[in-house]
Amino acid sequence: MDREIYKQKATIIKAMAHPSRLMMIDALAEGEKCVCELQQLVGADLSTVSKHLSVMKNAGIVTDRKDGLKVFYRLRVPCVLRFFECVEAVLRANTEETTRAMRG
Amino acid sequence: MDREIYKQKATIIKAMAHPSRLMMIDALAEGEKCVCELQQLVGADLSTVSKHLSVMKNAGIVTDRKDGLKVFYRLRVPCVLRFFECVEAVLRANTEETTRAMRG
DNA sequence: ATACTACTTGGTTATACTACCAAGTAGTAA
DNA sequence: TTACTACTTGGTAGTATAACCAAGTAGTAT
Repeated sequence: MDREIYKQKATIIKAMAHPSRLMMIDALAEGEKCVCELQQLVGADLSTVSKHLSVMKNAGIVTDRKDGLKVFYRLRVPCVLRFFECVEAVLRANTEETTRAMRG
Repeated sequence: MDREIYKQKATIIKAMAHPSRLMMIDALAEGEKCVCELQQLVGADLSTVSKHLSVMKNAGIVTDRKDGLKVFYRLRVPCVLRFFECVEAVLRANTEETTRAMRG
């Protein structure tokens, strides 16, 4: 029961745990973007980008909307961004520690 | 450059993206715990738990401290917990959507 | 119908992750 | 020293991810 919820949470977090996907989430913070724009951004094959997006969609992080030929993706739950503040805090702590270690 | 930072962030997020690791982080929110307590909690082999902890340690999420025979782990950056509020928001949104879909 | 654009899906291969067992290290205690 | 506890590390096998190419779908336009 409890275990199942942790599994679901892990799925959501795992769906963000990739450099290209983080890049896309950051970009989507500005507003919806089509797959073609996101592809430009991350610079991978269109099929790769599409698969990344479908992982995030299945996890519930993004939703999509078709408009003519294009498919626009947007963040489904805006707080996803606050998420990153903390990751940055960890990153800062890591950097500080490395700096301290280098000073001796 | 930018790409490198996204990679580092992904490493941190990936270090959390596992049910057992989320469980342990939740437990560590109460305060430091030894590996043996965390093993009890997740119910996996001790070596498995130890490896999970070392992944989180390398990512900068937890730190450890040895006291006698025991090794105590604790959260390094407390905001990691606020992280979860958002994951729960996504989870709630997912559940609501499923409920809506089932109603028709 | 034909062709073009914007995506998605299938297939394959390479790489990474995870779990366990077994073996090793470190601290405690007789 | 021997033995015990609490971990960590090495090895291995099974599973999951991720990248690309190729092929398919859907909407637009002629």
